[in-house]
Amino acid sequence: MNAGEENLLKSISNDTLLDLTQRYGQSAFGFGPGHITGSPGGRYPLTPAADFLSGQTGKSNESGGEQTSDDDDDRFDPLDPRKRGSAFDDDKHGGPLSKKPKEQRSLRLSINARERRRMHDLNDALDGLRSVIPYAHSPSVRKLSKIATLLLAKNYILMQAQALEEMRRLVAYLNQGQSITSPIPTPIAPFGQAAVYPFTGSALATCAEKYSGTPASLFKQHNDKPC
DNA sequence: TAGGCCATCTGGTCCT
DNA sequence: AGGACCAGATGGCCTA
Repeated sequence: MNAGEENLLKSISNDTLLDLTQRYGQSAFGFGPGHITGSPGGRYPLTPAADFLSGQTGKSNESGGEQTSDDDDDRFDPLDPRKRGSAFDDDKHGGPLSKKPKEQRSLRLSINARERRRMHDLNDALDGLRSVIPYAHSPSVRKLSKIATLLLAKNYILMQAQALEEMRRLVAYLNQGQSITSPIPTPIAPFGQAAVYPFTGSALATCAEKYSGTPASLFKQHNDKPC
């Protein structure tokens, strides 16, 4: 395990980490050498069905009022020989789909295309989320998996909320003109999440440095030890 | 080779 | 009726 993996593993709260490792194992965190973002093959290989649809039912794609109809084609790799779902195989080899009336088949393909666009939009949103999460975006680092992206985003939001609350309390404290050396009252955790906020005001000084948007600050948010 | 992750297809359900 | 959303199934790619 390299340093990057360790850092990311530290980012997950204990309960979340336990849950993740139980459900998905450590690979749920999306690390592994050699897996590079934007690796060959792309995320959206061209399926023969999609190819068919782009030529046959492009009109229905536009009818959805979404802006992604062109994007879909851009993502596809016509050279990718990968085959997709069983239904397509059935279709290709004269399966159930090909036995359906032409109208039904057309409708099914249209529905498939819509679903594909929907999932692409969802993935675009996830990419947007990844882009604002402070983790290593280096090409040599594997892209965060979907589940890891969501969990890190949750941690990041909680961390930011807590940092904001700490800052507010500090400002309020300073405005009162009290001595900085007197103990700062135990902060009330925002959003009723006291159990997941290990920080106290006394830890603010050391934590503040690490709230600079670096991955480490996010990674350690929910560790037992503050910062 | 097993397991993780992912894209796609599909049928069902709900909503407008 | 048509579209959005969802979950299950399936199969490919990649890594340990």
